[in-house]
Amino acid sequence: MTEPAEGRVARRQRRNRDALIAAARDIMTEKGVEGATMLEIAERADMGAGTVYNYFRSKDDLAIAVLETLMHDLALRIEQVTNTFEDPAQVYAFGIRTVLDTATGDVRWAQMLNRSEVIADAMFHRMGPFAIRDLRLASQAGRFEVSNAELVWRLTTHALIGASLAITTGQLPASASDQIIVRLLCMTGIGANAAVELAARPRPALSPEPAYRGA
Amino acid sequence: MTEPAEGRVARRQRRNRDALIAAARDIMTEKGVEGATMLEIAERADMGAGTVYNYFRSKDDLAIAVLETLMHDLALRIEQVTNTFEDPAQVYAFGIRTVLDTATGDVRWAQMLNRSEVIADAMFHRMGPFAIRDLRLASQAGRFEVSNAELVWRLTTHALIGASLAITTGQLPASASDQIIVRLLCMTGIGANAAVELAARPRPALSPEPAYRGA
DNA sequence: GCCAAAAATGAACGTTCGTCAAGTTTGATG
DNA sequence: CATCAAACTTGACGAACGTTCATTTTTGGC
Repeated sequence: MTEPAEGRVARRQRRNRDALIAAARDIMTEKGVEGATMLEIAERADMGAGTVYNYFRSKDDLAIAVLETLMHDLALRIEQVTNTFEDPAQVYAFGIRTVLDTATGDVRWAQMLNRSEVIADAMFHRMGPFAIRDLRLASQAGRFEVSNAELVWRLTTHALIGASLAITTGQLPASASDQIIVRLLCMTGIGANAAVELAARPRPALSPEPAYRGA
Repeated sequence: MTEPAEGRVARRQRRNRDALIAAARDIMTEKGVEGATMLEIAERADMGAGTVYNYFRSKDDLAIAVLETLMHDLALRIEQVTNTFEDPAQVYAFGIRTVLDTATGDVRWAQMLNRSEVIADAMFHRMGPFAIRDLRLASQAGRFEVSNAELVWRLTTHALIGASLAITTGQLPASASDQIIVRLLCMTGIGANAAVELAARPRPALSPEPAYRGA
C-alpha cells in the first residue's frame, strides 16, 4: 500500500525534515536566502548534499518551509495576547500591527523580504486561518464590512510585505507604520476615522519567542 | 571634462542602451526574467557579453529598465483616455483597473510577476507621478480622503501586483477583479458603497499599444 | 541471518553571473 | 592629416551555484 501506517519510518523522516528546516533557518537568518547554499545547509543538518532533495524538491521549497515555521509561531504568540480583547476589530488591528513590526524589526524576516511573493503567499496560507477568522468575527459584530475575507487578507498580505520592504530599504520611514496600519484597516470597509482610532489604541507586549525545538 | 557636450558618443551610448533594453524585453517576454541569460541578450543586441555591464550594473538593473518602458507606455495610454473624464475619482479607478487587466492579460507582464517587489517598485516610480497626481486631485475635489498619497500608492502597487500574481497562478479567479478594485478603492478612504459604484462604471477601451521604437 | 527495497551519499555536471587583460575605436589636438 | 590618451568592446575565464545519479549503506519484515 502507499500508506500502511504512521510508523517509525515516518517519524524519522519527519525528524530529518525538521532538522533541515532548522539548519536552513539558521543559515538563512545569517546570510539571507540567496546567501545560504544547499551544501552548507546539508552539512549543518549532518547530511550529504544530495539527501536534501529527498525531502525538498528545490531550494525554494525549503525556503518556504522555513518561512512557514516563523509565521506559524508568530500567529500563535499573537493569539495568546489577543484572546483577552473585547473588540474583535482590535484583535485584527493588533495582528497586522504586530506582523508589520516583526517584519521590519526581526532580522530573519527583513532578510527574506526581497522574495516578496513567496513571503506574502506563505503569510496568506499560514496566518490566514487566524486573520480571516478575525476578519469574519469583526464583520459579524458589525465592526468591519467585509464580504470576502479571503480576498481582503490576500491584498493585505501583499501590501504589508511591500510596506515592510519599503521600510527596511529606507524608502519609507519607520514612523509611517501608523499610517500604513490605518490604510490597511481602511480595506476592511471601516471608515477612515474609525481606522485612525483603532490604530491608536495601546498595544500590550508580545510574549517572548520560545526556542525552536522542531515543528 | 566629464560632460563636454551631448555629442555623438552620448547618442551612440543611448542607442546601445536602448538596443539592450529592446533585446532584453524580447527575450524576457519569451522566457521570463530568470530564463533570459545575459549572453543571449548581449548577442541579440550585437555585443560582447561583458559590454552589457558597461550599461547596466547587473541583470536586475536591466530587468527593471525593461519593466519601466512597459509601464511608462501604459501610463501614457491610460492618460489618453482619462483626460476626458469629469470625475477625478473615476480617473484613478480607471487607472488601477486598467493596470490590473493589463498585468493579468498581457503575457509580458504575467511572466514577470514572480519578481513582485521589483515590479511593484517600478510601478511605484514610473506610474506614481500619474497615480499620485490623480489621488491628490480627487482628494482636493472631496471625492477621496487621502492625506498621504504616496503611501496609499505604495500600498496599492504591492496589493495590485500581488492580486495579479494570484490571478495568473489560478489562486484567484479572474472574476475577482471587481472586488479587488473595490477594496483598493477603499484604501482611498471612500466608503465601501461609493467604491462599489465607482468600480462598476463603464470603461472605454484603451488605444492599442504602439510599436516599440526605442526609448 | 537474509534480502529486496528504500534512503543516503558526494563527486561530477552543466549553467550561471560577473571580471579582466588585451585589443579597438573615438575625437580632440597640434 | 597624423597623433595619442582615454573610453569602449571583447570573449575567454573563474568561482560558485543548484541539481543529478551511479553507487553504497541502511532498513525492517520474514
